[in-house]
Amino acid sequence: MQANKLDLRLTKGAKKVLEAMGGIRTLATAQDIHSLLRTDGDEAPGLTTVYRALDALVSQGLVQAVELGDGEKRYELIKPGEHHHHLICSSCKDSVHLDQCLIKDLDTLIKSKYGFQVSSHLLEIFGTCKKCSEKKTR
Amino acid sequence: MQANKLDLRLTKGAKKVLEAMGGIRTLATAQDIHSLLRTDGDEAPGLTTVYRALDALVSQGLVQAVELGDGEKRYELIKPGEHHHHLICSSCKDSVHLDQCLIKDLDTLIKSKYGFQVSSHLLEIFGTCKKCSEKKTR
DNA sequence: ATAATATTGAAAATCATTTTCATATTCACA
DNA sequence: TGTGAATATGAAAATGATTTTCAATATTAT
Ligand SMILES: [Mn+2]
Ligand SMILES: [Mn+2]
Ligand SMILES: [Zn+2]
Ligand SMILES: [Zn+2]
Repeated sequence: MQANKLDLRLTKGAKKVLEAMGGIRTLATAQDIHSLLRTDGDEAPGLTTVYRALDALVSQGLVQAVELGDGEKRYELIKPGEHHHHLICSSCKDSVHLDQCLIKDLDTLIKSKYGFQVSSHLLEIFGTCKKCSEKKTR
Repeated sequence: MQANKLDLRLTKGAKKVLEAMGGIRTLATAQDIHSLLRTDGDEAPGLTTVYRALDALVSQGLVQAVELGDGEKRYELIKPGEHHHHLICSSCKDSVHLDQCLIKDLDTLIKSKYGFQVSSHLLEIFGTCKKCSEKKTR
């Protein structure tokens, strides 16, 4: 049991959000998380606070925001400072969390070829997952 | 001068949108395109029609929608049926159009490793372009 | 022509996210 | 430990891109 050094700069609301996110492994919207908190217990933070908490958590590298191209951001807990991408099934909406970034090590190439200094990227892959493929075939 | 076989299924408004897009090489929002059309001449289609035209053009593979993660889609003309990705400068908002898809040929690997059938993907890279890097150094 | 079908666009609706602003909480430190 | 400054909270309103409605037009088929 070691003290969690990362809690230091976390607001009361952010801690609750973080805790709620610890309980799920799916990509959740701000509203999903808010509902979850409201359902769980009392003392649940308001939606505005959830949005603010998510911003803070993303800034601190504890959470990543995932863009799927519909107008709604998803969030998920990550290993601090890391990031990863997904295979997202258009049919069941479930997603496979990839273990490593598919375009890691590309930054150097891009820098030398275009003089462009990469700072971040957006990468998500859509299609049909194994289960859903089997269903259709059946 | 050969007849353009692709015009067949294009609405009057869609043709105007297509023409307007032919004149720009930047990523444009629906509203950008609408403004452009309004400025250019009369007979400009309304914003609703521009949205509908863009949908149609994307379906037909003449235009691609680009997601940057701010809540506003960009559109650009593409070589029919193809697609590409960008290096987007967070400073000047300008973008480098990459000549080839960085994750082409990955579909097969993903299919065999996860049983996931890829149908599309989202990939954009953010950072600082050459010009803007030089400005800051100067 | 005439009726059926598709296109258009102004206005209203949607809906995730942000902003406001007043209240409550936490903090610094005298 | 009190007290004022700084920060956090949340309800309500605002924002803004996109979508929906629906009535008027234009196009197409018979
Ligand atoms: Mn994930
Ligand atoms: Mn491009
Ligand atoms: Zn990555
Ligand atoms: Zn690609």
